[in-house]
Amino acid sequence: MSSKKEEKSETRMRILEATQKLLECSNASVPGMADVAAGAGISRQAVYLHFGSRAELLIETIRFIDERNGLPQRLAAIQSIESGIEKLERCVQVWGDYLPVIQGISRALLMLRDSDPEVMAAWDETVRCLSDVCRDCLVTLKNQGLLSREWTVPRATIMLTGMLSIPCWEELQRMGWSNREYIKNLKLSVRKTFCAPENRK
Amino acid sequence: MSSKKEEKSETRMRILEATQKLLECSNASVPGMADVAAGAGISRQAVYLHFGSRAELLIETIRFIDERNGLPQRLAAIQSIESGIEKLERCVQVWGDYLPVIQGISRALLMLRDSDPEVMAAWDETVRCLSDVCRDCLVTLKNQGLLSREWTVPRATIMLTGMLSIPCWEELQRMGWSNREYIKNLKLSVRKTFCAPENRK
DNA sequence: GCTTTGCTTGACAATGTGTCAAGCAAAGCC
DNA sequence: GGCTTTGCTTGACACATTGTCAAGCAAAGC
Repeated sequence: MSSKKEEKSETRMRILEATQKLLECSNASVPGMADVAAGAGISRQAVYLHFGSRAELLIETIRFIDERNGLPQRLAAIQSIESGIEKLERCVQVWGDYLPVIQGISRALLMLRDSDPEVMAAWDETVRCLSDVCRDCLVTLKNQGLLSREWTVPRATIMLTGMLSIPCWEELQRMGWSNREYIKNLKLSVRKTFCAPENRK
Repeated sequence: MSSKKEEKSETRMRILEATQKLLECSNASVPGMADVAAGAGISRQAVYLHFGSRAELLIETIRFIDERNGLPQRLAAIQSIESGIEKLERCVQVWGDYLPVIQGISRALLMLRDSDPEVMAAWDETVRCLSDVCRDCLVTLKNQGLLSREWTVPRATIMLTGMLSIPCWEELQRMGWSNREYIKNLKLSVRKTFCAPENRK
């Protein structure tokens, strides 16, 4: 559904790489089309020859990043973990390691999602990916009788997805936490929130 | 520091009320100055006679809302609660009830904070207000020996402030939770995360 | 009757997105 | 070699939005 012809045009790649770089550098707002063009060393109009709009460019950029550095591959490693608690913690670890990679593009998409349904849809894909792995972990936990009895799997999935959401992470970063601290403290919070008491060390 | 002369000009009030109403209604982006003027039934330039810029208008709008429906007053009621656990849960309740009031203006300020330091500062005031009450609850909990030993008060304060942050709430809302569900599930998560096991029922 | 105050009207600069048309230059094809 | 196609450039334009400026107007106060 996501691939039409998987164009590999040299220029197209340069645009996507320039966009990614700009999103990493500029700590503030979304880079403009002129900046992207300058970064790729081409004219502003050339960008429009490859991407119809800024929204489309950003959507293709997150696909581009995910292709090179995808979450699914990273998550594959945790599928085989048997212990529910271990799995949950590895999930937080993998997600935490992934966050810096998508920080820039995420902020851009989050800024634009309210004014563009296609951006919203592209973003929801990423959220659903996180949500799915959260559910998987919680199901494993439940099957082992380790999910605290106050939670059902659906409710816990939403709660966990929210706790791990990028906007929440950004707030914690703003308050001074490094990514290392984030991962450590979220592992703790998640374990205490969802694991049954007798199984917490 | 925040009050210069506390102008009560009729027109000024109409502008602030129109802004508030627009922020409530329009579920999407930040309303433009022309919309605000139309909403207040005056010319666009009249808005600039009262507020130098859109950023200033929005900053004054959150002050306006807080004056009428302030968080500090709401929080006053929980200061006297003795039980740390009870206090923590009431804190979540009060904050949860307050969230819908500031949803619109919050989204606007969050959108603009990265491009305007004054908006950032105004927003941080609200965050600090939340952070202070979180710390207060956690200190009470700690003094009663009910804070789980894995947490220090400063770390727990950041974690709790993040869990209760508006961006996090918005994510949970997007995933389908009503405010009622939000409050219920956050009470549970917060209690399990921060309270020592032997004191959880 | 004069002045002050508060708002209106209409114009303008600056910025940024997206569109359009003409041109150009290199690669491929006959 | 001459022709066409492809991909990019150049420069222009429409449009929306913020913020500024200057002139005018109308009612309230003195």
